[in-house]
Amino acid sequence: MPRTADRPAQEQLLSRAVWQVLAEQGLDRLTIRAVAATAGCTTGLVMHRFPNRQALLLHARQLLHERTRQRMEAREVAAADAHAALRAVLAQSLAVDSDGRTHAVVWLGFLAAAVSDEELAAAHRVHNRAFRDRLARLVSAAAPDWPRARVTTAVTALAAMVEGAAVLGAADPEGYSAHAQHAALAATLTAYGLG
Amino acid sequence: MPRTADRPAQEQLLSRAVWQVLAEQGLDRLTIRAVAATAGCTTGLVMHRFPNRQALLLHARQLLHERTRQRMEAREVAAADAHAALRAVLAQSLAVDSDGRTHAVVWLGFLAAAVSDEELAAAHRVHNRAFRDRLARLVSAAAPDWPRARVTTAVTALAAMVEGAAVLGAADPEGYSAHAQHAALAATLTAYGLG
DNA sequence: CCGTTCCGAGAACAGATGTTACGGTAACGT
DNA sequence: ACGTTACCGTAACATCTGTTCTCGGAACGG
Repeated sequence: MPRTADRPAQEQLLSRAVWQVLAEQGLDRLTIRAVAATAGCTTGLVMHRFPNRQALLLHARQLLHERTRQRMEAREVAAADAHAALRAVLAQSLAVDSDGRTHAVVWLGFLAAAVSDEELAAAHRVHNRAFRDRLARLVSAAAPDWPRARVTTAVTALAAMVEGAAVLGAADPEGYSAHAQHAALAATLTAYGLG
Repeated sequence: MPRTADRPAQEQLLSRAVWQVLAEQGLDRLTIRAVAATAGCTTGLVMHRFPNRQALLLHARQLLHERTRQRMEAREVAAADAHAALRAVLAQSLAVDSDGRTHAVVWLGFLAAAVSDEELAAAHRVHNRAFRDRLARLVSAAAPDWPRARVTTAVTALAAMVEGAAVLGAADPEGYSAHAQHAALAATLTAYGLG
């Protein structure tokens, strides 16, 4: 056998580089060379780990999903009750701190790219469906007597609200301050009787 | 004098082409050549009308704002009362019909581009501020006894909701059907006591 | 009818990007 | 030791992009 490379370590190194480029330069600057430069290697290694740029993009999309899921689950577990869990999971999507803003910027980039990329669109649909399923479970737990239709509508509205606040906050941090985003979420939950 | 070209008509033609390319092919395919091909001319004309790509983008962004404003004003004037006007203006942002979906896709593209383009970001801020001012006026008319802070928070939440629903509907029309989007908006307005 | 003057097509160019091909090298089995 | 084989740095290649430049030509004033 030839020399054995530490594949997991390299993939993590490249994943981290992909994420860093995505956060600092945006999706359109996510080039093979930019990733290689950030990872401190050459394009040869990158093209050796990924067959083409599309695979690199899909990997980055998966990375976003994985990080988001971890953040959500940590918040959900740490919550005291169903209401707190719902609020915490929703607040995770907001662009209120540095990490959340980065998430929102990256998510926005992938969403815009999904318009002309069927694979990215499919990935978006899968992950967004999972997000809404999680919200539906939390809403049902917080309001056990709601009929299914009401839960579904509330989930759609709440998901749209936090994602909208996130992208608006990503593009205009001053116009959509952390306080304003939290207040909007709290007011909406209260209005729905979920506060 | 040499032959006189109809500059405004050409600028509108090119802006429309920018819009069409953005809606059909996405942000990353928005090139000078794609715009020229869609407009049925050569890159020479494009570069003759606009000093560079940036100016072309800004003009198209302005066109999007102008069209959105006209749609909103028409709906606001046609509404019977303050509640109907608020609902109509908000519903205009949704991606419920073909035109609305195109608007949402283009708006999403410009928003994503604004992340790494300060001029587009500034344009977004200006237009979004105007949108929120309009919403604040309508909410105040629909609920005259609300204090200013409550109006501001409701406007932030409502704006985030419809824009979020629009971009989610743009990327996943089946997951966010016209019915689902309208139901989410109606439920939110009802929850806020603005239905 | 002609010169002037702008218009716009289209080639040309430099830079960036995805992708492929080649070659050195280091580890592993024998 | 040594051949084999995967690993990966390097560079070349083709393509695409924004931008510049040139030149033919059409419209208008005289």
